[in-house]
Amino acid sequence: MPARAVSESSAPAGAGLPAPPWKARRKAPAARQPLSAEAVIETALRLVDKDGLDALSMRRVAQELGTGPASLYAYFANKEELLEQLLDRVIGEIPPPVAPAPARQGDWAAVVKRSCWDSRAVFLAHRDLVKVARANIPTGPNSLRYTEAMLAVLRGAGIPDRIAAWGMDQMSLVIVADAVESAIHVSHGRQTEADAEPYLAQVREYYGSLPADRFPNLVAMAPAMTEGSGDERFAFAIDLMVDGLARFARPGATAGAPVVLESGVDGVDGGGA
Amino acid sequence: MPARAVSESSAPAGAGLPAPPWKARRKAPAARQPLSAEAVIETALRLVDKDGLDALSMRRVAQELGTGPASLYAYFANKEELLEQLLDRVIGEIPPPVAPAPARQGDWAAVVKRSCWDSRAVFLAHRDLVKVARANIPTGPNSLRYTEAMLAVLRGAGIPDRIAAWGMDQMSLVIVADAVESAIHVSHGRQTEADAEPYLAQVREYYGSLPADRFPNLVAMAPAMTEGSGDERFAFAIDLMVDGLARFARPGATAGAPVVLESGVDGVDGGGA
DNA sequence: GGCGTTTTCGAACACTGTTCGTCTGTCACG
DNA sequence: CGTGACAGACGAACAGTGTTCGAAAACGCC
Repeated sequence: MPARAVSESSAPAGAGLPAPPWKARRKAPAARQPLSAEAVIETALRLVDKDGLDALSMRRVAQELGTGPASLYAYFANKEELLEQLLDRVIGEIPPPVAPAPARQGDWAAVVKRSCWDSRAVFLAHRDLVKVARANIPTGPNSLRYTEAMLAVLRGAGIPDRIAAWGMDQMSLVIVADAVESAIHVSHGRQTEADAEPYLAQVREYYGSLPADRFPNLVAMAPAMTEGSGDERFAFAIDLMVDGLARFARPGATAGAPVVLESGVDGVDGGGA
Repeated sequence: MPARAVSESSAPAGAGLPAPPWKARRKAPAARQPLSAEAVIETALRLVDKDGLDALSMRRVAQELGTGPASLYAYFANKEELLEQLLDRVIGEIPPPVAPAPARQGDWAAVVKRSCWDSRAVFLAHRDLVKVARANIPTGPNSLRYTEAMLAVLRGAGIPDRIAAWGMDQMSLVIVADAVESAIHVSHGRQTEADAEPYLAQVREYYGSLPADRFPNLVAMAPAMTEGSGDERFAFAIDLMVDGLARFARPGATAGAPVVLESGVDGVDGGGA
């Protein structure tokens, strides 16, 4: 039975060592480093960043490592597990937020927002990989570390546990969705915002050309629909989210700050502003 | 060159006709209806709902229709286009929101929330399909119809165009993400909330068993992290979103209701409560 | 040196989306 | 009524995929 390295996300022990050359292998003389989960992950990540997620196949990774696809299954049960660990490896690049000192606890929202921007930066650096970030409850070591840090900030701000948990979910959802959208643009050949402009202009023109009697709002809003840079839209989403969460913070809540939500499928009447 | 039916989403002309039996085909005597984009979509949707999105292959659809995979490419350029039209077909099941009468314009938030719940219900009925709903700008006829209706409500409430556009994006993002999460649960064999409980208990136990010195908040919040039914979490997310948007509505805004956002990568200081 | 265990991986399986070129049923035209 | 043209249907094949099996190699140990 293979090893199935658990990989406590610490530095790999003997990762960069060259293969001992005095006893050359018979069949595969190239003989990279003897293969390890870390080496596979690093190679796979390089491929994803270079050629995109769709171009990542077990064969391709194996070939890059100078071996066959079957070898990878000693370290990963299947492709999905490889992708999961790949994602966690990337999450490890995000600097966890540090809770503000008790004296300046009012700054927590700024800390949270900054961390969202930090996450965004890392995800955009590995755009395509983020497509695998489904709504799974994260359990990788790096995800845990980040979640712990973020929860510390939210709880420190006096946000009830349940709200903090759900709020974290929502924030990561927004961050991931933003990165995925960007990845889609890139995979359509629109690398920068300038590259995307012709496409957006096309969409704008299409909206504007719709029959005005059936689509009066879309026609009127054609410019607004495609307006705003990625940064602006992200800022809007994050502010909406975090400012909303702020209503639940204990010390300086604006109004009644309801902790238990009342609105359900039916009772949506009393919810609004 | 094939037809590439544009399919203005109206009822198909001669869809359900049986093949004329007096001149039986030589090779394929079964001879279903002569094939049409609608028939393909309907068949594909049935397969997705029955066996999941991953089980949907062009071969499988073709086989179900009694033909070969090549035949489908007369109606759809590729699988992606089929999936897009499939998604639009499902979006067509969502009842578009109706803007409240001018006299009761304060009810707009309730209308929006109810429409979110309606969308959720439809997406949950076709759980797996929703996985294809990437952050694309929707251009299918049914998507357009729904978007138009929702924009009408938001604009009627006095929400600025730009905010309305971005807000719609965020809402559909939340709705889709919720459905995708549910789909993932189902694809792991956890159909109902009762089925998911053992899994959640496992996650809860795992969080609780982490080293308390390095993960104090996760350990303490182990129950909170897995708490709440799907309905509750969805209600939280939607309320957070819509109530946040309500701050931008012109007539009865709570506070200063800033229309232009100020917070960016750096200037996040003044944002919070 | 020889043996048993662990790790590696070539070859194959059962699929996938997509294309090519042939076949065929239908229909307008002479 | 015969015939040619043509649009649509589709069998077969291509190049790829994730994954498995079992044989081969490498290693540690007596």
